[in-house]
Amino acid sequence: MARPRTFDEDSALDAAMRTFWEKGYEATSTQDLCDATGLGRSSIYNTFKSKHDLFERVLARYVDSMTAAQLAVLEDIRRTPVDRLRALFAMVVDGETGAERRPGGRGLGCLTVNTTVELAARDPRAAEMLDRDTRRRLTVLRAVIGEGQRDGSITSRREAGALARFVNAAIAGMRISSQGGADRAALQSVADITMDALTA
Amino acid sequence: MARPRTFDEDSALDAAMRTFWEKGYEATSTQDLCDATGLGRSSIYNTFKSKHDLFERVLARYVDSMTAAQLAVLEDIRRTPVDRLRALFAMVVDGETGAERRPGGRGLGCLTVNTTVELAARDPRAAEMLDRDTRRRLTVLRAVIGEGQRDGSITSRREAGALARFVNAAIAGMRISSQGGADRAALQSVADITMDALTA
DNA sequence: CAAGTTTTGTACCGACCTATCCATAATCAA
DNA sequence: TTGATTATGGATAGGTCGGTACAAAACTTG
Repeated sequence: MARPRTFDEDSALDAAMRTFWEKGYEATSTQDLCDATGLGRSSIYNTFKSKHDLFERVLARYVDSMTAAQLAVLEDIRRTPVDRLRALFAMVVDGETGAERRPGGRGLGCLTVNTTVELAARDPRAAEMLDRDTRRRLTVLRAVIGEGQRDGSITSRREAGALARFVNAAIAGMRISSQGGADRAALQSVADITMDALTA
Repeated sequence: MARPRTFDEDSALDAAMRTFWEKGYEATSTQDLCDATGLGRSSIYNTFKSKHDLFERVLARYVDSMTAAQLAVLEDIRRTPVDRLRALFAMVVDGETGAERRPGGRGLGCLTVNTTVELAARDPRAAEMLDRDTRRRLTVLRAVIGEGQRDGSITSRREAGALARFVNAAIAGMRISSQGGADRAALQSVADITMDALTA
C-alpha cells in the first residue's frame, strides 16, 4: 500500500514506558520520548495522537502485562493458596530489587502506583484504567485468600475481600518503601509480616 | 529599616503546600503558586530563591508538622503501646477521609509519599529530607512496638525494627489505596488487619 | 515505470515555563 | 525631611513545552 514503518510499535511503547516509569508523566518531555524511542517527532505523532494518548497506551500495556504476570502466579493451581501469595510477594521483592535500580539504590516502584499518585486525581481516563486493574487484581486475590481460608492455611477470620485489600495495600507500601530506599531484606520482612496477618 | 512585608511567610508556605500537595511538584507552575498564595512573582522570588527552594521549605514544614503530630500520639504515655498504634492509624484514616477530599472521592494522600514517588530518585535534597524523616518515625515506631512486646500486648516475635517498617509500609499503602479511591471503611479494615499482624 | 499512499526528517508555531530586571512604593533611622 | 533599604507590580527575557506543516523519501500496486 505505502511506505512501511521502520520501527516496531511495541518496542517504542516499551521504551516510552521506561521513560514514563522513571521520570513520571509531567517530567517526561516529548523530546525525552523521541530520545528514548529513537523516533522522530513525526513518527510519534503520526502513530500516537498526543503525549497523553501515548501515555494511555503505555499504561494499558504496563497494566496488562504486570497484572497478567501476577494473575498467572495467583492462579497457579499447582501451588497452595499461601504459596501463591508468597510467590506474589517474591515477584514484588524481586521486581523492586532487580537489576534495574535507580541511582541511590532506590527501587523503580511501579507505574501503577506512581500514576495513582501523580495522575489519578486529575486524569479520569487514567483513573478509570487503574480502577479496573485494581478491581481485577482484588477479585483474584480475594478468591485465592478465600480458598486458603477454606483449606485452613489462612487462619484469619477477616473477610476475604478485606484481606485482599490489605495485601494490595501492603504491596503498594512495599513499593513506596523501596522508592524510599528500603533494601531487599527490609522488603522481604514486610512481606513476611504481611503473611503473618493472614496465617498467624 | 525598610519596607516591611505585607504577607505572612508561614501562610504563604501553607498555601504553596496545598498546591504542591494536590498537583505535585512538576505540575505546579510558579503562576499557580502566585495564585494560591496571592503574592506577586517578585515577592515569591524575593522571599524564596526559586520554585525548588520554595518546595524544599514547604516539604520541611510539612514533614515537621506531620511527624510531630504522629510522634505526639506515639509518645503519649497515657495510652498503652497498642492504643497508640491504633490512634496513629485513626489519624491516617481520618486524614485521608476528612473534609478535604479530591474530586472523585479520592484521598489527598500524603506529601511525603507523593514526593517519594515523584522526586526522591532525582532530587537528592528532597530524598535526604524524606530519609531523615522516615528514620525518625521508624525509630519511635520501633520503640513503641518494643514496649508493646515487653508488656505482652504485641505478641509478634518479629524484630521490633521489622515490625516498625511493616507499619510504616502499611500506612503508605493505605495512602495509595485512598488515592486509588478506597473509602473509609476499606482503609479502617486495612488498619485493623495490620494490627492483627502485631497482636494476633 | 508511474500513480498513489504513508512515513519520515526538518523547520517551525504559539503558548507557557522559570526567572530576572527595573521602576515605584513603602517603610525606618537620623 | 532626607537618605537608605526593602517590598512590590509589571514587563520581559530566554528557553522549552506540546503539537503541526510540509516536502522529500520509500514503499505497494497497477
